[in-house]
Amino acid sequence: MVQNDLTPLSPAETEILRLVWELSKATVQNVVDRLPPERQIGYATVQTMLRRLEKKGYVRHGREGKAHVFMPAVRREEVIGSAVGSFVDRLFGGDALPLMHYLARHGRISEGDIEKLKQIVNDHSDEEKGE
Amino acid sequence: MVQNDLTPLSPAETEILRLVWELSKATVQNVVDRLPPERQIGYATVQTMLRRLEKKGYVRHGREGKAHVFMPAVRREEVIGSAVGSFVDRLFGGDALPLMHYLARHGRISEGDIEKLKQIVNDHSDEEKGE
DNA sequence: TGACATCTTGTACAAACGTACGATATCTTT
DNA sequence: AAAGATATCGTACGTTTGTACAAGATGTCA
Repeated sequence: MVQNDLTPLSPAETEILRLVWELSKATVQNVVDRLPPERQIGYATVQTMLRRLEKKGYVRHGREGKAHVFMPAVRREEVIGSAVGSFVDRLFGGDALPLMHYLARHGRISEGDIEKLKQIVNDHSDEEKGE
Repeated sequence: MVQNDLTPLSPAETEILRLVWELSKATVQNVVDRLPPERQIGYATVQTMLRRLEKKGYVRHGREGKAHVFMPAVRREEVIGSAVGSFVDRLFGGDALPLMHYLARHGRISEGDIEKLKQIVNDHSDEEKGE
């Protein structure tokens, strides 16, 4: 079992970390540029988020010219796991099915997607090793 | 469009609100009793959460004897909608599919569930009326 | 080799959060 | 009607969060 004692992410930090994953490597400016236009948030704020993410251990940085280049320091799946886990706990008491229902019911998921998901589940039903 | 200007829920508030939904009607003590045993949180804290939930408009209360009886003041689906929405936005940039993938991949969802979901999607493909 | 544009660093700060104590009010039971 | 149990109410308080300015460092271009 991989010991995982990361300080929890705040919503805004999560948002920024997602962009770092998306970019693989990113300067503050890079992140700012990838923010959706309606998301009004200043350069300095993104910078603070990245600093805090680093302090919490989610990213690390190298230098490139005068700018810091941030990159992920944790596996995405891992963070998603705990984020989804606590989200489901709080809102659904740990039962993920209502969440699936909600997603399915609100047109965000197509029939084809469901088909894909079914396959995933089938595949994983085979190798039921302990986690 | 139903105007929906509720102050966002904090994680802890969400947790408590879920229990109120679960119980339909609940005193502070009721909520405390339904908390998972490992969730170490005092009576007074739950009380504060309920007070704040009421101030934010998520619950209202009547009286029963000396105790307040809290009950939901918003539809569950509605709150779930916005909670899931912003969660998916932050962690997945608005794309819900990776979330479904994660849920499916981690054994939280059975094959039978997927079957049910498929039906839900099929049913709702028919009546695409505006909400 | 300066001026200009970028970046980082240090620091700030109000609001929200999570948690809870002390005092007072209200039932209940004898 | 007094004592005990149980609630609410007011208030508090350290921490985290979201947001960002000002000052200093560093790279770039004329």
